[in-house]
Amino acid sequence: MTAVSDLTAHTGYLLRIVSNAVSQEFARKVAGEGVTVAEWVMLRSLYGGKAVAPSALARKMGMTRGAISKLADRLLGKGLIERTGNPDDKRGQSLSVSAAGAKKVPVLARLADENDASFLAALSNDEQERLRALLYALIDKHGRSAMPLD
Amino acid sequence: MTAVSDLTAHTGYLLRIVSNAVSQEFARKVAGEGVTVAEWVMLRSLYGGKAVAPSALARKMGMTRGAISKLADRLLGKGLIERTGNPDDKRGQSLSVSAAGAKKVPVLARLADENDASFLAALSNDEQERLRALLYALIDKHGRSAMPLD
DNA sequence: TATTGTTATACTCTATAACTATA
DNA sequence: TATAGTTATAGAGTATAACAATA
Repeated sequence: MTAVSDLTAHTGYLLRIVSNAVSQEFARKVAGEGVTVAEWVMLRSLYGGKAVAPSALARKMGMTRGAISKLADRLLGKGLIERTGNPDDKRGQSLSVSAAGAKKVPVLARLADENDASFLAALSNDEQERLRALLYALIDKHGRSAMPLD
Repeated sequence: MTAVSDLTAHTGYLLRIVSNAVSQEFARKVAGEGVTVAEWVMLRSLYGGKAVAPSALARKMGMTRGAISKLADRLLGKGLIERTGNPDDKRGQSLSVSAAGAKKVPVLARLADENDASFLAALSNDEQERLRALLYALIDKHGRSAMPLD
């Protein structure tokens, strides 16, 4: 054992390398559709459900309200989501997927499927399942608040 | 099977969540020592070896020369690395760890060890090994060029 | 002409904190 | 006073492209 551990001694470092590689490849793919990875996550989070308040979305996505506001601005500018007021509480806003956004989600989901499949093709089905199980175990043990999933 | 796959259907998404959680926690820890995660990676890459040319480091770390230059500037400003000219090729530069940097590396390595251990404590030793093996398999299959390790 | 390294510029992502409007 | 949301500011991280010096 050396006094100073190597970078590769840390699983966190390996995770960072693999995660960045997958995300960067996915980023290139969705860039062709004019969106970023963070925009895809917000869009998918809003898809197929009721309108959501920015503050609720912030909790769900593990981001600050300011970051959500900025991200929503970009998606609004692209016409992929809509923002409406809340009659009960005039402070409140609601975010929802627009018609154009709803049309784009399946296209992006397809790209996500392809990206994931091509990346994981290096592993057997059994290994893929084990990897998912281990990642889920880490997420569960560390609590959803630190790593919001839904 | 739904027409539009869920975010959690993608292993890349799970990887992103876990990786970000580990890295953000580590970032908080090393911030107490006045460095960022990327700075730690560069510092550790230079530690215990010969002086390295920025272009070689760029290949090694999977970054552009411009990004390396900017990162090196910050570490130089903090006095943790040194930059010297190359007598053989006057265009060339060499980056190496300074005395202050060499003193800081073991401290940061200790923080990395602790961060990794505390994060992985949720898994058994056996599971930890399996996770490392799976991540290594992905890195190997995808080639070092896309995901430089050393 | 090609290469090394730096600099200029730009954009994403994220955070903190100040601010506005409403409750 | 407290809350919802936005805006201002800042900094990390990264990329592309232009540039200067040298080969």
